[in-house]
Amino acid sequence: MSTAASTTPTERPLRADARRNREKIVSAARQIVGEHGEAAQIDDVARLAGVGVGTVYRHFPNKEALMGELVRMCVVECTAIAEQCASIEDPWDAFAGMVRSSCERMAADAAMRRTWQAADDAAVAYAAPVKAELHDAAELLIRRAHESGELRPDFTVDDMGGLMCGLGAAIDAMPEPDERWRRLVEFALDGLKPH
Amino acid sequence: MSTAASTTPTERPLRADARRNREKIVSAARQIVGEHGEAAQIDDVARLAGVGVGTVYRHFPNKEALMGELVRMCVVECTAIAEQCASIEDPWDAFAGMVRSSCERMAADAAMRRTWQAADDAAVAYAAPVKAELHDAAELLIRRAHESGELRPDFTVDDMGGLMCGLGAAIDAMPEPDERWRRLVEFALDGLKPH
DNA sequence: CGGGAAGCGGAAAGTGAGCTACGGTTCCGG
DNA sequence: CCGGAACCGTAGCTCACTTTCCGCTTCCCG
Repeated sequence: MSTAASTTPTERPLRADARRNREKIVSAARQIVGEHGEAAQIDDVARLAGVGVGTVYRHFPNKEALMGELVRMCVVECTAIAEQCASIEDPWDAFAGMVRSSCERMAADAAMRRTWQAADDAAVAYAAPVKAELHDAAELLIRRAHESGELRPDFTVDDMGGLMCGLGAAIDAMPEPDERWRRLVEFALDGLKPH
Repeated sequence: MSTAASTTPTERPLRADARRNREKIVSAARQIVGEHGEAAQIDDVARLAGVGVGTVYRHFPNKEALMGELVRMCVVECTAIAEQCASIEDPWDAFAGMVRSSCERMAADAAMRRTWQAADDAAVAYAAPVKAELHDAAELLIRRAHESGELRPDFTVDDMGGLMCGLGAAIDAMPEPDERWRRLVEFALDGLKPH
């Protein structure tokens, strides 16, 4: 039994080339989803990644799982932004910085805003654990801004999801080359200051 | 030739039962799209309308055309809201009333906010003529609010699309039974007042 | 360096939704 | 009241996309 238990069934090292392919697949998926949104096809992802379709399905049991991984990556990036902004001294600048940087990221990377729309419930559930971290990181910034009196008290962490979804949709709805969306973000931030 | 020209090829009266069926189809489509968004199926629409699939395709050449009709109806409703708010005396109340009423409509009717996402470019193009009317109606309210100095001057008609898209997405992202979305709308309106 | 397993590729099966063909039915003009 | 045409419902075709299957290749370890 002890010898049989030496292999860890929950986690295995993953071969070198397999690891490389996995990264290529995820990277390609990001680009394809950014271009085609929900209509993204596994076939296109495989072609862009330079691998066969079977390889995609070796790494992800189905399309849903691949989407879930993309969602997870987006959440991780957002968390990184939030934690990075935590080092800003002024509480309001820290909060506003998180919102601005996140929007900047969404505007620059179509996958960032389209992934949420393309993901179904199962994919979102897959990212639940990392989502908790994002929640905590955002809550910290919001509490600091509340305490300094620069953020209206009736705005809570639970409103962040709606806010960012709304800003993402607004950015998506505006002609890309123009950067008129920046103004809308500032309008929203002004609305979040104490009335 | 004169006898052949007596029939108007561009427009025909439409039989009584056909008219009734067409209305049932559109009504059913609204509900199905509201429930399933982009994943709405013609089959379900036909079943809910109590007609066969063939009947749906008699009235609309393809799914795209049906979606286009839904988009058109949404735009017409929005225009009606805007024109209705034009009778409000106070310029700011008129503008804010348009935004609030539109959001109210989106919150109450899932089809109202999901239709935009489900519609592709062709469907949107189909609704272009009525969209111009909405543009004009919104522009009137915005100009009045600008002139009275109650709406920030750097907010223009071209920002309305992004604003409403954003608010729609935000409403969609929030748990339905709760009416927390109303607060977000007020935040946005506060942000649109002169800084 | 060689045995063996993990990984890869692409053809093909499976699946489901959009769309069409056609025989029966319902409605309007005379 | 009736002839003809517009209309309706069903059944199944088509086609695109996901998923699987299996022989071949590449990598790791002793």
